[in-house]
Amino acid sequence: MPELPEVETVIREIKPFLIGKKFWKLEVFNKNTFLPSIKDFEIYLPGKKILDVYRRGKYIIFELSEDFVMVVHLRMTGALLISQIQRNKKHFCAEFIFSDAKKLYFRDIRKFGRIYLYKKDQFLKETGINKLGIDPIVDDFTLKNFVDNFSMKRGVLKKNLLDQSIIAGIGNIYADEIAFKSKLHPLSEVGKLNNKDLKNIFSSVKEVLELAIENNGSSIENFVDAKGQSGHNQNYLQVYGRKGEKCLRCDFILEKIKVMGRGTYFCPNCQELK
DNA sequence: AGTGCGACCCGAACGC
DNA sequence: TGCGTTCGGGTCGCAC
Repeated sequence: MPELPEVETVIREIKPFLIGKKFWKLEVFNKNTFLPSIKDFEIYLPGKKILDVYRRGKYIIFELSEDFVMVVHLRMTGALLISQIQRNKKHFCAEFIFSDAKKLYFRDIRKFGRIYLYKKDQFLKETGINKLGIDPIVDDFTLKNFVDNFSMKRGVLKKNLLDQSIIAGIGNIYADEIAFKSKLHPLSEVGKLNNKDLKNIFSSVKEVLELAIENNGSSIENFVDAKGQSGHNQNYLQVYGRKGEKCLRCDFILEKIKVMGRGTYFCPNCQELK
């Protein structure tokens, strides 16, 4: 599922393809994908030029001409595809056609993904981007920033790692990886963490996400990049999906529990419960 | 304000 | 083999 590294991977590929392109037509196969409504896209999108493409948390932001902004959130199974002509159009929700006849496809197996179109002064509020916390890659993510914010929180570690209003971009897979790397049990109470723990979490967030970006993301649950290719980071995951297998750090058998309704993988031996 | 859960959605995995 | 059931993910919105 696309988390920060997967979204970053997609952007790195679509950006050079898309900058300067002008929207011409839009073919829609799933109306629910579009907010506030499909009509807004029909009225405002044609003729708009793509000036910039960037990311905040898991959101992909297209800055358009005439102060419009289009935002894409891939949620679970969304994919933006730019490779040639797509023959198999199963699960396709939309097809953006540009003035040079090139196309951008949006495919989404579970149809959770959303595409928004708003004026520049509205999009932050309407998409929820204004509620996002610090982005560990594009923002000034310093130890002090992190500790000031994170140490004040209540509840268990994993819940707070998943909270997009604290750190933006971490999802279920990387939350487990970050807890493992920090040698902390995902159910550890944030209030009981000491300075060393916080420092470990801070550097783990950075290292886990940066490694995943280097590897073009993790291809679990259908993730493919904009050219339809898989990432490699699934081969580097330490705990996620490894229930019953040996811990790579201490040889103990890894376990799976539920935290906040999410499958959660951890080592009961070398991840300390605080 | 904070927490928790259902809704959205459908393929895969599982159970009988 | 074949059918029905459960699961899983991110985020919003709604109860408490």
